[in-house]
Amino acid sequence: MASDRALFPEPGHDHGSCIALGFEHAEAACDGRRVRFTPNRRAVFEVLLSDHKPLSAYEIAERIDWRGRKGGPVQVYRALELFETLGLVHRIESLNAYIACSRQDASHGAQFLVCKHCNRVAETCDSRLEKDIQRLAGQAGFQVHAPVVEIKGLCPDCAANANE
Amino acid sequence: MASDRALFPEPGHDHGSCIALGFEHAEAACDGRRVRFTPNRRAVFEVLLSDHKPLSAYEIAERIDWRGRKGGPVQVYRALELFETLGLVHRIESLNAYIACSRQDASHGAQFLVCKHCNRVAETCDSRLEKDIQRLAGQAGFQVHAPVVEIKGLCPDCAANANE
DNA sequence: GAATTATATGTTACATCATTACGAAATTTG
DNA sequence: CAAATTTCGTAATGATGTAACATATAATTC
Repeated sequence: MASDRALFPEPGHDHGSCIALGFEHAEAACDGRRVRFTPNRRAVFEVLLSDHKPLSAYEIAERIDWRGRKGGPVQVYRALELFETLGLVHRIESLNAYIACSRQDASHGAQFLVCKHCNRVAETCDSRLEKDIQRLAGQAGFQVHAPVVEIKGLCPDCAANANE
Repeated sequence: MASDRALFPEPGHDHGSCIALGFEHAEAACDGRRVRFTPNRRAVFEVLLSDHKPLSAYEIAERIDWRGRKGGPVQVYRALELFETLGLVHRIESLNAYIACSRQDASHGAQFLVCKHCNRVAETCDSRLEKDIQRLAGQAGFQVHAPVVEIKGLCPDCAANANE
């Protein structure tokens, strides 16, 4: 069974291109929807892109240079809410935290592998699992709107270290 | 495909026996583990059993008769933490709320169908879905500790009403 | 049964996460 | 430009969750 460790980005990966692609994608998603990619929103998205770890709204607020303005959670939550509707940001329910979407395609389901040790999160899009959820719900006569799948455990690196 | 609507308890079901069985199970689970089913804990569990809807810790605290004592979230969180380790209560991450486990068997995985309209929650234990999660994680070299699966949507009753 | 240990509680204060309200500013539309 | 829409700034508050510490109760050991 081949191991797809690339889901968790390597320490030495080209993060500059992650950021560049992220912005490109975000600007494109905002265009044509009466939605502006304003400085506030850019600031929030930039902080999220700076790392592959989920951040709380307050952490994001702290890392932003507000340039004299007060600037706080309200602004951040407003931007996050927009980004979630655009599919650019995901909320990790079990962490009360937010992470930039790592996929370029349009609206999609997602599952998250959440490392309890290093706190990194990998995003997947597994159609078999999604079908299984539909089957399970269907058996109960339940109409699925939004599945939340957050798998907590140890990422490959931390699992290896734990065994030492 | 047969619809197993019993996952969401009927309005007219014998809730008295839900409560009786719940207490019996909880007391049994506490025995033999240096754990006492104290009045505080009983009060918390009683409130949870009184309904099939998830409740926040503060809602639970409000519904308890503290008999003169101050009594607040601290006591409730302490009881909830214990019950979670015993598998008697589940936390619904996407609601910041807690619900009594609806199964009698020992420690187990669980998935939740969360109705966005009536707020009821059904608990399932689907081995195919659990295997899917193991497969997905295995592909990434990820070691699963605790999968969080909370499927948000409409329960059979609310879905039917929505179509009217 | 007295002393010791482990378990459970009461209380206060605080930390973290999220939203409401409302007026002002900037941008787009006609 | 005027009107409508979108975005922002600011303050206040609500909701959720923990830390710390002294006290009390129950179980165990001697």
